[in-house]
Amino acid sequence: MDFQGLPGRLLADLGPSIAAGEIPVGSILRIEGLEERYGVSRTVVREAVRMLESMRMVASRRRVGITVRPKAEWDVFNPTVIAWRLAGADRGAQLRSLGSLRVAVEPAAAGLAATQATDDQRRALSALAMEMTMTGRAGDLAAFLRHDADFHATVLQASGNEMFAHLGDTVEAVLRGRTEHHLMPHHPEEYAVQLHREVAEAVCSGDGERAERAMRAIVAGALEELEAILE
Amino acid sequence: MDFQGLPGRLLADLGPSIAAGEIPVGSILRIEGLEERYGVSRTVVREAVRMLESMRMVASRRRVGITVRPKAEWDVFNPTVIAWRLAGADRGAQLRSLGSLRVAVEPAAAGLAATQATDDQRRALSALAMEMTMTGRAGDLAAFLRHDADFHATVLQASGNEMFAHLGDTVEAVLRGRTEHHLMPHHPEEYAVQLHREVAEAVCSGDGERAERAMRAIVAGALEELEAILE
DNA sequence: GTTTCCACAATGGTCATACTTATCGCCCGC
DNA sequence: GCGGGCGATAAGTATGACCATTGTGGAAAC
Repeated sequence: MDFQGLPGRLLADLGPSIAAGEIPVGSILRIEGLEERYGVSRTVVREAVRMLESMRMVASRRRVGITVRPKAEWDVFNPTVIAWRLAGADRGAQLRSLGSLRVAVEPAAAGLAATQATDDQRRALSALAMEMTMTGRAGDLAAFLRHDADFHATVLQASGNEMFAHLGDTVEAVLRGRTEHHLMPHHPEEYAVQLHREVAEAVCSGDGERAERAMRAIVAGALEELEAILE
Repeated sequence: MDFQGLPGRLLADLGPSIAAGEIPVGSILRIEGLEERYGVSRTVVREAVRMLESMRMVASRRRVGITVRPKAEWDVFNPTVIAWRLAGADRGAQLRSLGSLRVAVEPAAAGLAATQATDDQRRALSALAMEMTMTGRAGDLAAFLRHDADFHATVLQASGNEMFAHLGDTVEAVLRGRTEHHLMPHHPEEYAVQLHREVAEAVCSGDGERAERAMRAIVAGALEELEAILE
């Protein structure tokens, strides 16, 4: 997932720093400064900066330097940027945004999946819902997380929409964040798990509306919980 | 919007070529080849490749070269990638994906806007809906497009969700594509315009459900039209 | 005192070249 | 037939020079 080489190392340090606000919006970096700070050549610095530029986090101008662009202009759908923000200071804001996005997208994806999913995908959903039931009861949070993430990723994939499918990794990051930061009840709520089973059933039987409704209940519930936790 | 400098020029040629499939998935480019093909130095080629890499369109490996990654891995939410795809061979697929995305996101955004919009935004929406009515009747497609795009961008902005807000430019690209490629009736449908007015009214009066419903009718209608045109 | 304009200097942008490093695939020996 | 090592290959990094652009400050004109 991360980028490799020396530019990748720069990026792995600069990106999170900018995302966390340690290097504030509007501040100006200079190539020479970065060369010295990281002990690398101009080439390497420039390539790292180019990548930040293509994420629209910085802009480079002659006779000025490299300026950090306003947050509103960042490529906020870029998985790397999302990961950086989730790890940093505005994790809360990022989770909220993603929560709303899920409420909008996942029900639609579930509805589409009911008509578009392959047989394999339908089987996978049923199996994953079952696994979630069992690992949830057992309190095995790690396994539960894995199945939960797989479930949502499969639904998104099964929607047949390439853009929806791409949100799978992002949703996984959200769920993982929730588990890792102990924003989750020790035993996943039975009600939520039941809704997952309902989505699986509805998709299997081709009932788009029911799948959509059940999925909406899931993600709306998750968003509510999140708001409660973030005070 | 475009990137500047020589790497930007490479990108403006390579990106669309890859997006259009002229440089097919799995093919291998070599730095030296690109140097000669474009008559630029290694530095420039590498920076362009880095940017393509951060869009996940290519992967660079020692002793192998630069390979074009499968479409499914591309950063499909990147505005630049979207623009390239809209300009190229799979414009249809891209429009379809974006259509579904709009159906999912814009109603939710409209619903949020009803409670989150600032007074200025509410005023702007009313004004834009009026403008659309007038320019639509007059058959001034250019002005209509501008107001239509502004309207949707404003709703997305007013939702208060940064991720929704970012889709404004993309939606504009979709609408522009529809107009430019003559995928649009000469006089915009009065019914659609009326729905825009209804969204504006609902947002102004804080009626989230009505705003959501009206917006859903708009984008669902647009998706239907699109499907009809794409046969 | 204010405005206009120009030259200068600072900074990113590009180039050419040399060297380093990882790794794919072939060949040799078992 | 199989496994390990070695060499060729292509990307990765460093360096130093030069080019191009542009913000700024100071001089000159008003």
